[in-house]
Amino acid sequence: MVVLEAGERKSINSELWHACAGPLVSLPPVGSLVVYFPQGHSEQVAASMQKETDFIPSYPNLPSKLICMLHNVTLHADSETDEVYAQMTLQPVNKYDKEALLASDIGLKQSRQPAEFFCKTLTASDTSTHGGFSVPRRAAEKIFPPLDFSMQPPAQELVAKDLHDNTWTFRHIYRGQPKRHLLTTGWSVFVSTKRLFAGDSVLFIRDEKSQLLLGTRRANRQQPALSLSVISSDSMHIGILAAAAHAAANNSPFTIFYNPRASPSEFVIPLAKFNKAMYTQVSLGMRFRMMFETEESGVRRYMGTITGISDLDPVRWKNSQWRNLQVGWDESTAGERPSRVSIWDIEPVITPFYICPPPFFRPRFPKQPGMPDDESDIENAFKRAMPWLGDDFGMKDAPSSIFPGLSLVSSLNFLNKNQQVPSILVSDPLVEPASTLVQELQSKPDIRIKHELPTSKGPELSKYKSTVTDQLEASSSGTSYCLDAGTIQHNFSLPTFLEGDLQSHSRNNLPFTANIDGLAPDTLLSRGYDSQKDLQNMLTNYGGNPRDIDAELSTPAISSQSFGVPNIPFKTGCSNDVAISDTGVLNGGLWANQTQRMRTYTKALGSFPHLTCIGIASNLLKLVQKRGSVGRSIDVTRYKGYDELRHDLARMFGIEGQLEDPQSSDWKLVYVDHENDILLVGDDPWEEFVSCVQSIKILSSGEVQQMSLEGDLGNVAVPNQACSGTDSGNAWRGQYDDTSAASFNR
Amino acid sequence: MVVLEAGERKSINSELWHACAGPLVSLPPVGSLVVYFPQGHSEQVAASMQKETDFIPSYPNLPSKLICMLHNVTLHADSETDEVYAQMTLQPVNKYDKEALLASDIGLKQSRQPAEFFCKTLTASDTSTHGGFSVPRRAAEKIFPPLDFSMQPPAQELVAKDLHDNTWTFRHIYRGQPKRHLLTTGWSVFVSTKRLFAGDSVLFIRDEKSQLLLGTRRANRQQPALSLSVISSDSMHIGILAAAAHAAANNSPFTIFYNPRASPSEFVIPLAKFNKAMYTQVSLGMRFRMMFETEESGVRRYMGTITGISDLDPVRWKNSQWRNLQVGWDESTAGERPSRVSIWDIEPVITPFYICPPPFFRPRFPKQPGMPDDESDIENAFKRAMPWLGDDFGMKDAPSSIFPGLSLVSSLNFLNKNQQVPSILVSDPLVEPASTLVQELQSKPDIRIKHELPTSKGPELSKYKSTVTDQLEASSSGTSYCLDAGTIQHNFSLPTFLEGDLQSHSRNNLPFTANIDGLAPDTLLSRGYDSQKDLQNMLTNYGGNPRDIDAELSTPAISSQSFGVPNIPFKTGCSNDVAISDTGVLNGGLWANQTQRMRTYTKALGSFPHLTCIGIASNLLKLVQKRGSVGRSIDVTRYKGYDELRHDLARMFGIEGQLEDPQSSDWKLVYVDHENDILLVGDDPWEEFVSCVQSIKILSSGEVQQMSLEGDLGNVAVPNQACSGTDSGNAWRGQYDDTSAASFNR
DNA sequence: ATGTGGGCCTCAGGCCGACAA
DNA sequence: TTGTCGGCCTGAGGCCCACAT
Repeated sequence: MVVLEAGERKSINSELWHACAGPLVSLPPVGSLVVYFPQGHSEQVAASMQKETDFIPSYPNLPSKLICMLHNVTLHADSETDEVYAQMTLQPVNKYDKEALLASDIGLKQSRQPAEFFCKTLTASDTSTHGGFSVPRRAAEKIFPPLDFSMQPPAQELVAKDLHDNTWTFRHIYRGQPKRHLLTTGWSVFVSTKRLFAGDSVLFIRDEKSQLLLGTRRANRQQPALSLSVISSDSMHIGILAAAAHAAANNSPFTIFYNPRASPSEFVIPLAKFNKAMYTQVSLGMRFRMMFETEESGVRRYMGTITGISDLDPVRWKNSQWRNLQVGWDESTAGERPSRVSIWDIEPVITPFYICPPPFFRPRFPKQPGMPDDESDIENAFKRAMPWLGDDFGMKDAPSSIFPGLSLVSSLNFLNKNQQVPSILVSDPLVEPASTLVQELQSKPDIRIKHELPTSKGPELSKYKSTVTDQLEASSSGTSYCLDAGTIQHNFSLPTFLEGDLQSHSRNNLPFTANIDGLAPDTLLSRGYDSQKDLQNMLTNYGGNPRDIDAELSTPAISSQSFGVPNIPFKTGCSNDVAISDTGVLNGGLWANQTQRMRTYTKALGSFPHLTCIGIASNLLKLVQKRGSVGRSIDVTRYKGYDELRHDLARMFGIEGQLEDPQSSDWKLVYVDHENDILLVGDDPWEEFVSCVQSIKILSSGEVQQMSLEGDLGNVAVPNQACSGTDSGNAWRGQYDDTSAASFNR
Repeated sequence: MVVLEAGERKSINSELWHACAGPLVSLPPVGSLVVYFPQGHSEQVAASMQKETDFIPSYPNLPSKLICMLHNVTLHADSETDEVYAQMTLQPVNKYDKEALLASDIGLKQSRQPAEFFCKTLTASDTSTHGGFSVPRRAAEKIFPPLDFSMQPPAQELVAKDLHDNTWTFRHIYRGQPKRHLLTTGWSVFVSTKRLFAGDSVLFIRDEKSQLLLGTRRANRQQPALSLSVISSDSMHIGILAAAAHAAANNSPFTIFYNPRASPSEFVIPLAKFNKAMYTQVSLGMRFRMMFETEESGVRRYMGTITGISDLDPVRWKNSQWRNLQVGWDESTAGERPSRVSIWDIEPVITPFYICPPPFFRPRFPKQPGMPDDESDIENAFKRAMPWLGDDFGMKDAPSSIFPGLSLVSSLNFLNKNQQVPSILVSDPLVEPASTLVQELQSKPDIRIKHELPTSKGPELSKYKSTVTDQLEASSSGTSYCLDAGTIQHNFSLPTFLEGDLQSHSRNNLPFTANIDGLAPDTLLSRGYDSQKDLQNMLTNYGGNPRDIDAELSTPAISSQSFGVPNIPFKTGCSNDVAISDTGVLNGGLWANQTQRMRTYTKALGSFPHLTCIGIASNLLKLVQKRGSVGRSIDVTRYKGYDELRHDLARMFGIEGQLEDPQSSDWKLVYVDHENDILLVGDDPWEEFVSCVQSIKILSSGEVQQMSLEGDLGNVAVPNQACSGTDSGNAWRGQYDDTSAASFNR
């Protein structure tokens, strides 16, 4: 048993623990926040900051979400099965503790999977009583001490410790024809004691002291559902709820047990991840990726499509986002993958259609009297999508050259107009809370679009305006709006829907695919900042057939049904779907062949709201940011190591000579990894860094200190209740409004 | 897995289940009520009928007791360990459902331990891989099919089924020098598969179809505390509470898992047992017996003394009766026995002092002015004990010949006076609710003692009267009252207390022991009905030294402090302590040497309140009752079998020829067993009947039907919050008042 | 009557290379 | 490179009785 106190993350065998837990395990760092959901149940735990509005039916004291501070973690392993689990003491967050929370949300780096280990899934021969264990050659050479090949045969005794510090001894011999590494004596005892069967896995780890650690990982054979000898699962479940509710009500800590292999990534969710997910606009037909563990203890992403959005249990847990997405998988191995996921499980894959509303907003049903049509539709729709741009963004005087036939403003104009103002990009993948933006908007007379939307279009538009502004206030989304596909097409089957949409395209004779297809990147390049090189990076990294877009046409799920009906609510959270930026505008064409592999993020230029910058970053293109400079996208895989990276970054940001030395006191490089931890660049092996870096910041030493104190890394997100129809988003705004302006102006 | 629907109690292997669960297991019959406490925790579940007043601190929705109807029972056995447990669906009882409850409380007979079985604790040799299983000779001859001894050696194949219907095959051989029964082939597989170790037990059962059943029972080696892989025990516990509270609040059923071996008799308590326990007046120094399971799967009673009464957890579970009794054990093996028990775990051993108030009511402290003394004390005290008798019961004209020096009425006179009135005794061990009695009193002008208690004794008595009547109304006790010793002597250590009491006896020069001692049974016998023979029964069955009473002097814990102070509340629940009846009055002397083995019950003649009859039954003397006749006590062990019993009963009740034939339509014999189940006499083997019969009723067929429909067996008890000081007893009155008259007059 | 231990047999367990995927 | 098989050996498992309690 390993007890980690707050702040302590490194401990005996925690490496082994993490190895056994698997590559997808991400224990939230101590001091961070977690949103916690019970395992294996359709229900979700409760106690949001707005818990007064978000109750679980029939459990009046149980809120639907619980945001907690993680006090300490105790790592356990089942004495019989070696099943790993973490005991976590959680402190529900008082709504008034927000500042403290933000400050504490800078997690410490957690132990990762050890670099020196191997994991083998046991074969029938490995587990039969008849023989020993066949060690994969590379694994043996990498992990085991080298054999004395002068011996005949070469052999040695291996000693390894498991999670309980039990010592296991094996005879390691290199023999046979052809020669191979085998574990003989001692192996069968291990197998029978641990009750291993073919399909289970063993891990051998060589730690930094060259000691062998030994772990097991069970195959996903259905577990005996817990020993039910005492208490029903219902009671257990209610127990979690009640413990959480009680803790929330009394502001007292409570304890949960988190089994990362039984409930990978679902049970405990780092708040940042949860918040990020709240940005994601889900809709029927949306494409996404999701990570899965491979047999060999690696990870792989699988592509899928959202085929439905519905409550897992409409009666008891209405409007719960817990596994409310029904999904289909691209590959035939999909049987092993879940048919329902939660929004925080997936990585959306973008398609461009959300910024091309007309074909979809065009009604499939007979137009109703008084409804705006065609071009005005488009303009209004786009205004609705980005209302803060107001008239000022030039919709009228700059008909889009990107999408002929669409009255779409060029955001390049917009960007050009403001390029002289210093700005930074808000940290990827977290977006500055919209409430900040809203407050900033309200404080700047020249961009009071909220109150000054044009009314020239007549009463209908005026209605839209009020809808939009209300929604803006209500939802706190600072970036974009989408019609709520979920509420409209809740149970609309994908094929039918797709067909209908394609038909509507044809009916309107919009040369949609062709237009996108025909975009010449060159003609757009000239307006970016140094984006030529970036684009070339991208183009050399990605091939693919532009016609792939055809396959992606199915993606958007916004129904034209909802268009033009003022009281249909707009939903926030299109950040991942709308993408216009210095590099992003170039991607009108790239989207066509990169949608399968790219991921987009919406960025807001934080310093001044009229400098709003919306950016795109692929998974390989990492945003690099420096206060006072415009963010840049780089492909870290193009570099050989840290030196090369530092050199190029120094060149890019004009600070040659001040960045190359890691010890330099002028600037520090920090990065955000895939778990939203903020880490110093250079600490990790280069390969590991490349594999997990999400974005890089160039900070002054002062900024680093400030960051540590205040957590000002943009780890504040705008929630999005997405398409499942909850209405709890409003309360978040209040949460952030009170302090966001202050933190914004820091 | 065996699922028993409501009403179904007999099912495949339920016999085996009960055998494995052990002799102390008593699953409440379907349709009965249970009070349910969580296992292994200091806390208790909640939701009494008066739940509005009895909240668990900090869980405002959780009441402290939950009275439920048991809907159905599913018998389980752990697939790995064969650990048996029952899954029970409980329906909390709506306070207005009382009638339904009473009607449903007639349980069906549950499966008992099979008669034909043996249980052996495994030795080291039995479990070693080296050899087989040595079968005890008698066990083999009793359970296994007979061997063909013409074979050399005699051997056969045994096939037995376990709880999961798995079949196990063993070679049964009779060999060795000396010859013995052995299980060889197949045994070691069984041992290793079931993971049995020395100290565990195996059971072989031969069912009625002569099929072999095979069960295991684990030694009490500490279990791995549940697999904690998911959830903390805190959460689980709270889960039970919350599930129960939620169910109570919503009047919805919930499920519990009851492991009878992990929590014998504590976890689920049949309501009748609980109610009966509520009658028990506990006090420091009180002697009791408690049943424990023996190694060989039998039961044994151990004697103990109550050494303390205190909350197990004074902070969280104040005034909980859950293991609030601290006890000491008579035997040196006490280390294995619990130091804390609950009132329902024990069987009190009676002493006569509660009906002999003077020595104890006589103040140990200086008498206060205005207090009555001596004879008037005694009379008043006795009136207080049985106020409903009023003046009419002849206190004045019949000075007691039983206890010289005490102005105690002879209840024999009382009985004689009313013997012409038909009456029945209320079923043992349950007493007709006093509220019924009170209402009956009110409805009969000639016995309106409640409003017409004599006031001739002056203002003090009048005060007492009001106290008593108030208390009568408030507590619903129909039988007797005791001063609440617990509130006064809560932490009074036994030795000091005992000494003090004995001193007070001497100081007052009351020839107390001697008086009881010197009673001549013969002089009393003449007034009984046929009690001569009964007494002879008793005398021949019980020997012993009359001076044993000295050892029992320590028992009563009523403080003289409280005497004469009208506003000190009387506590109900002396039913087991007060004992006067046609046979009982004879026991003044018998008590002296039978207190260690006898158990007394208070009986009330239900039909007419002025026919109140208080009876004594020892564990061997069973009350036999017949509507229209006075109850009788018999010693069933004196009979050889059912025929003899029926003959004698027919003779006793003057229905010769109408009872001897079990198929007779005139009268039916039913009996109440030690689990309060009501069963037909004759269904069980005679020995089993003898071992578990508590009382017998002679009913007409019509009564049997009526009983089944209405549950009119008096399974309604007067609660006693005993000495732990809760004040929730009053609420029970409300529970019964509203319907008791109706049910009484049925 | 029954728990334990020694004698002795036998086959499951376990080490080996052959072979094939 | 490594999964599985047959060969072959050995000792744990298992049946027996003797002996002791």
